[in-house]
Amino acid sequence: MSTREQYAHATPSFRRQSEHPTRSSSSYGGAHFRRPQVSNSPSSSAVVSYGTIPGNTNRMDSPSRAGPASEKTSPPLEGPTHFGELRYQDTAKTACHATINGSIDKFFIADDRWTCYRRNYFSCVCSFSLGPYFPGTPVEVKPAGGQSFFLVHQFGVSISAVVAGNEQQVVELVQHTPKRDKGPTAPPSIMPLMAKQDVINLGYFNLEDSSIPARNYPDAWVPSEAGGIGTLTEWTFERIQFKQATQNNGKRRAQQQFYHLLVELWVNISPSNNPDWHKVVHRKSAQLIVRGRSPGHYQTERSHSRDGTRNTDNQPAIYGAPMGGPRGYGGAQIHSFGSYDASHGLYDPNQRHHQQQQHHALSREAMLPAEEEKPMDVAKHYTYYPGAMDGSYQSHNTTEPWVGHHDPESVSHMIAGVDINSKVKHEYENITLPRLVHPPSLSNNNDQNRPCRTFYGRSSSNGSYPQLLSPTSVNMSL
DNA sequence: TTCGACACATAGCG
DNA sequence: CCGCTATGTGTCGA
Repeated sequence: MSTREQYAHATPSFRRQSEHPTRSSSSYGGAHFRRPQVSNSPSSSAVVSYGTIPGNTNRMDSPSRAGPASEKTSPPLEGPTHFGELRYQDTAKTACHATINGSIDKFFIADDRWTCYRRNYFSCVCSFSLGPYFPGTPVEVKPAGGQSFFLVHQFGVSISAVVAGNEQQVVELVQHTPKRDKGPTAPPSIMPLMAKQDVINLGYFNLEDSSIPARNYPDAWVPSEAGGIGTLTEWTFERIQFKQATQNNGKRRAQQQFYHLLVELWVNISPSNNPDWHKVVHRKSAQLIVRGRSPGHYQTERSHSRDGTRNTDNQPAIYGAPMGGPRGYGGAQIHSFGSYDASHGLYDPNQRHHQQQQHHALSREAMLPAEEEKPMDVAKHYTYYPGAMDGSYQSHNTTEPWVGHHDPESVSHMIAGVDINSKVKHEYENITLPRLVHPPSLSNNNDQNRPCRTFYGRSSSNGSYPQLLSPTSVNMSL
């Protein structure tokens, strides 16, 4: 068989997503300019989207084709690891518990392990919720090890990856635009988000802004049009790829390396335009294998599967255990509160998701944590501006976004200003970057440092941008 | 052996 | 049928 076929076997076949009517292309079609509906939805939409909306089916994918929706195929996430302490700023100083939810698309199970190809895109839908739900009540945080509390000005989510068993070792992730090589790339950055359901926060949020970003990548990557991010309650980091494959992908079982994807919740405690993000929660995915491309691998794999081990493709295995079962992963530690490392960026969702067919089968067992599945109801957003917020926020508008995090530590990431170098150009040349913001970094180059970009760099206008605020939102329950 | 870059192939859409 | 977009994948060369 041709290679392709081989691949097929080895890989899940993702057919084009398109198969799915809904998600289809439309979402992206215009890519840069349009706003699709979706995925990262503003709260309201978000809500809908989840369950209902056609637009995004992220996880739901495929009703049509591939499998029943029920089968989801997403590597499960471990329970949340908290860093620091959150509490409401009410008289009782009520403790506030935050959790993050995430669903990772495009991984399939091979040999009982969640696997994906380094060259293929994967996406991760993130959302978080706070409990109890005290809408409008400001939240404050005490960094781990710290003694005082700081007002939380906004929440944000991001994703990162680490080596299993050595969680201090970060695995770089890169995000592309639909232009792929022709466009800029950057590491996933912290995306400001409002809490779902239980939520809270400080709320500011504007209703009007429901604008949703049309893309999953930083506005700066785009010519001016932009949309803003509004009051989103969930965000999909799309077109993400691991920069490196795990060692020994599948070949010898001897030392197979695994990665863990981390879904992180951050809080910004800076009232200024210079965000000061601290990670408060993260959830580690099950062990992941990222296959490289060497032909050998594929072959090995295949044979492998046939041989004794399992089939690569679809098998349902037992993955019942979500997390990885047998092998342990190390414990992750990550610094608690430090500044973070990620940069922020944005991306939007919509897109296509494909379904991997094969996986379905397994999914049942392996599936994810339940979190995601449920629909939520929608709520509306309110606009609210509690006084609490200091004025720091801008509510919306135009302004720009602040920049990414610039923390000292984050420095590394901060490449922010970077530009899009090389590749980016073409279409992106015109992009106007917002002034304040750093331009996204796109590094095609590499990034060894992650840039910090900010969220939207939008250029102007259009409004949107609520980013800043954390609103309250409401929605669903998960 | 793995990866970047380039190029081709395929799907859905118009 | 043609062309475009987005993305999977083949391939070469480093």
